Amino acid sequence: MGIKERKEREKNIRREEIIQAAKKLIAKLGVEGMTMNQVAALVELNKATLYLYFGNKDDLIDAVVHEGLAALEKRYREADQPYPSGLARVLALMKKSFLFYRQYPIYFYAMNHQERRTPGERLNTPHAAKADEIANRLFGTLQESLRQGQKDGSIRSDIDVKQVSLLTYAHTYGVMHSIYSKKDIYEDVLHLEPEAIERSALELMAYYLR
Amino acid sequence: MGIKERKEREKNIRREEIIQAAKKLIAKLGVEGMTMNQVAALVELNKATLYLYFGNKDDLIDAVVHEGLAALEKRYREADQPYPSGLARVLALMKKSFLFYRQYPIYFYAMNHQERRTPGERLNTPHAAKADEIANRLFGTLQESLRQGQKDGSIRSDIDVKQVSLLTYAHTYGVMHSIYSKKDIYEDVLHLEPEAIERSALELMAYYLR
Amino acid sequence: MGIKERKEREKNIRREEIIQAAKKLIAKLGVEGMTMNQVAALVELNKATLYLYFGNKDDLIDAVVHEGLAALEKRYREADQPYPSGLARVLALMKKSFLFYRQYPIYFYAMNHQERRTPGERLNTPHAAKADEIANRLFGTLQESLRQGQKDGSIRSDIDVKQVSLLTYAHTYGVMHSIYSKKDIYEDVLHLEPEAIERSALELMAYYLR
Amino acid sequence: MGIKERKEREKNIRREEIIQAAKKLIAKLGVEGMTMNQVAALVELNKATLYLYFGNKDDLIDAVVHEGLAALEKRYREADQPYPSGLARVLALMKKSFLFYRQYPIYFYAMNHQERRTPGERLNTPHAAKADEIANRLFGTLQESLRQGQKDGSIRSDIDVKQVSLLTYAHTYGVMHSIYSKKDIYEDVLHLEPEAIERSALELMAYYLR
DNA sequence: TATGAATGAGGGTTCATTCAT
DNA sequence: CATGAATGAACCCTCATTCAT
Repeated sequence: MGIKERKEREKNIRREEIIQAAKKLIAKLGVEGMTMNQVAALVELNKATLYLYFGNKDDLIDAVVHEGLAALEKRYREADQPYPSGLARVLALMKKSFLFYRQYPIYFYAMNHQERRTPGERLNTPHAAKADEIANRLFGTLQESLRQGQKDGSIRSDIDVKQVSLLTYAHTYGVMHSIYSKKDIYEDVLHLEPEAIERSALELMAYYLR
Repeated sequence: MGIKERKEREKNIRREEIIQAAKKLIAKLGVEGMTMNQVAALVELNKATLYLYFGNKDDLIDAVVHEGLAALEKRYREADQPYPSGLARVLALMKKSFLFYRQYPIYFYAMNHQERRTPGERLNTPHAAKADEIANRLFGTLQESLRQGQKDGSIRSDIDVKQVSLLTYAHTYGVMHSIYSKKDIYEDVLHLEPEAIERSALELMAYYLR
Repeated sequence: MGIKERKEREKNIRREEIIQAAKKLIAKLGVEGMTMNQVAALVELNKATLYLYFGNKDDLIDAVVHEGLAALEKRYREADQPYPSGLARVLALMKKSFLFYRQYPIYFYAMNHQERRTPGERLNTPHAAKADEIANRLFGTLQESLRQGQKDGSIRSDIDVKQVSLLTYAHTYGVMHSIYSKKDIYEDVLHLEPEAIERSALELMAYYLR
Repeated sequence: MGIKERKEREKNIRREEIIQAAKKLIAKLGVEGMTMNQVAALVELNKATLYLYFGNKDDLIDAVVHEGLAALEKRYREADQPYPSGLARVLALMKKSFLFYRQYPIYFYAMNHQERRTPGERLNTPHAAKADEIANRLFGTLQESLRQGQKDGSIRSDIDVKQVSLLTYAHTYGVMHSIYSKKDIYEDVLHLEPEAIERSALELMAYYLR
């Protein structure tokens, strides 16, 4: 019986190798700059073989996004219990996002790309749904934290959770985008480190939510 | 003697037509999805003719961005004097941006793309510099408004203008990105209109700055 | 197990077919006149397929040159031992060149083109180095023959081998160029056959070297 | 009446300017590398204007060749009388060719290109015929010199003037080609200056003709 | 005479994708 | 499961040339 499992395991390893290669290339060349040719060369597999693991290029990208979101979710879950307040939890989620995407900017690029696709394009690819699922779960966590904060008094109760969750996400996203697309300007011209911006962003949100 | 001027005017019209076509295509297919072939077909000009007006594809895109920023700046300038306070002016700038990009989302896509290019890539295209100039001017206006607010007491004085200007921009950008990339989700699933999000975003900022 | 070898053989055949097509087109249109489009059409392959066999147009041309030089070298080697003297060997080399390039003028065109490229341009293409190698070997054979002639007394010893080898090459080249570029004039106007010119060219060289 | 002549004169000046520009570009980029666009830019004329002076690109190139040959002929004629012998005159012609093309390599490139065209291509262009005329005249001078040498005893009488004139030309051409296409190798690798090769080439010819 | 504007045709190259094996 | 070979479609861009003015 173990033979089947080993095969399965090996297949997953290959899958993972391909995703890793794609990640490397996206990091270097951007999502549209990455080509299936390069991925194949990097994993030392034939181009056609990639299509045994991923239906097409978009599917592979979705897989990368999926993996990224899964990793981010894992970070969210790590030590998620002992927050002193709902507000602290919201801020922690933001901070974890900053840290994560600062550490693995590829995921940001990939997600970014994926989000730009029209809904019609995304439905067909197998991985997109899973990725969406995680994204929704993360969003749920954020909303839950907001509600928790309102309950424990750390977040003011006159705001609409749904709307503010979107705002929080948008704010976080915007800051990350700025940091990645204008990193050089920030550091060389304005003499501001990413961390400083992130800190301000957290402050801003705290100020508003309190 | 108006013959020369008429020619000039006609040339500008053609130029504008090409930019309009590019905008339409960017709106439909994204910046990287747009091709010179399609642009040529849409304006009913030969492909080679496009290159009489724009050095290359990137130059055309930069022209789109430039036009967009110029239009945005015009909006900024319109009735820019009579703001009751610095804070009101900052919020007005944000609001104008929202309105503008909601009305012409293409500009947002185009700008988005342009920002992702490495500085080295951008210097060579004729329009990029001009676009940057406007962008810097807009940023300057924002910072000036913040300082003005600190002077007139409408904005708290314990914040760093430079950092907060970046935050304001990032926040605004993030909200716009959310609105454009998730418009359908917002409206169909969450039953939230873009305007509502925008209003919240302004509120958030006001809350923080005050 | 011959399956792999057969594949290999077939691939080489395709490669050769492409080179043949390129040769035909170079013969008709010159090196710069040949296009990848035409080559593809002639071998009835997709244009993209050509790029599986040759990195780019120059690489294909280099392959043609390489093949030509390899064939010429083979001719040189055939029955290269039993020359009665160094002089006879030098003349034989010239004669073989004449015969070869008369039979396959394409190679002459191709080589001609290749020589005009700047050294920098040539280093990058995979086949250029190999072609150079052969060319150097051929030149070496010529110089060796000259030295041999000086030893055995068939060639006068007061000439500089290096310089004369260049002269011999230049002379041979010039005659071939004349023959190819002015073939019609030679035959129709002057009533001279290529062979007659070649014979005179050999005579001239013999006269000088002796 | 002078008005017409002035126009004529001005027209010739323009013509000449265009040819000069073409020469510069051919020198830098080769014949096929030169474009009408570049020529127009260099003479600061509209592209279309070029076609008022030259029927097409090949015609312009022919004009360059024509001018080159005319200049070469002028050199031939300068001090053409006082040669001590027919042989000396032949060698002088060769030497003048070397000097001329070494000084103005463009003409060599241009001529080279022109010679490669098929006869059919050349007949249609207005300047080709004139260039051919000069070329024939130069060839006639060479043959005349050879005959003169046979008469005055400086050149042996057992050679065929027609054939040897071709050989002389071919030899000269070959040496020049070598010098231009392999200049770097000659100087850097073999430590041979062009002049040395030229001298040897003259020697060779003298040896043979005597 | 001179020009600005336009164009058809084609250049080389690359891509994601799909077969037969 | 994996591959080598192939392909259609498209990419951006450039050229010599020709009009109407």
